[in-house]
Amino acid sequence: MDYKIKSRIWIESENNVLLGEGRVQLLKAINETGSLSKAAKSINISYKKAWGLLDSINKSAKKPVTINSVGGKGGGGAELTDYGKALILAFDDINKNCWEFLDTQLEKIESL
Amino acid sequence: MDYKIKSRIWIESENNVLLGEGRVQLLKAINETGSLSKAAKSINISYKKAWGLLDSINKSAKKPVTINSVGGKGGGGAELTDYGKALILAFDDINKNCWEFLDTQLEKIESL
DNA sequence: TTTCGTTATGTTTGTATATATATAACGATT
DNA sequence: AATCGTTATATATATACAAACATAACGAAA
Repeated sequence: MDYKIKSRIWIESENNVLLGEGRVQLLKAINETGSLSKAAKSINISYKKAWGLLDSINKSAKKPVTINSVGGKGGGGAELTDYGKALILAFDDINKNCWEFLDTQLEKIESL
Repeated sequence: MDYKIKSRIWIESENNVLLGEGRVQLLKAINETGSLSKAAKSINISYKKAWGLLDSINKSAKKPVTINSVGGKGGGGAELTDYGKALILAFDDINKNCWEFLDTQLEKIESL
């Protein structure tokens, strides 16, 4: 019965999106599966979309977020760099803080 | 060259969207023009879309946000209630505070 | 040198959303 | 009762986006 406040945050670099909730979710899945194709399956998006997102991420970031290898043992794979891992931790932290902050602001609507 | 952090916030009521940036923009235009059709034109959206948004707003809100009249002098019109005016002020206030808060958080990304 | 599963990419198909168009209903004013 | 610009609504068209499909390139290992 009460109002709820919701939000989406994202990080941009030179007008390109670096990180958003979907991109962070993809990076987490890559970290867990070790490959882009498995990560895409695990979060139910097409490989093509996942590839486009990851490509955009690495083009926008100041430092590489993943290392992708093609061919070789197991066909290749993708793994997060230390920078990539730190980014998703920082993003989650900011996002959580944002939710908490907004919850304190909601009273301004409820009390009208 | 630096990263930027952006956000969108919105208010929901029983899983229906009450207010978001687009809806607030529409309400402001209604307040300035006195009619839904003129408001739609002024923000470059179709009347149908504007009508759907306004209908959704009034169905989600606890109290009426606009009073719409049909027929009569000038054909009718739409105007904000006091509740509607208060809502857009509160929304803008929360949104601005959210931006400022997020700017303080961005350093967590920049410093990586 | 053949195999394998992956990254990388293009092309086609499908779907959801927005736009355009059309029309009815309304009621104060003339 | 005729007019007017608006709200209210349905339907058809167009557009943007996502998904599906297909295929080439890769390189370690057998």
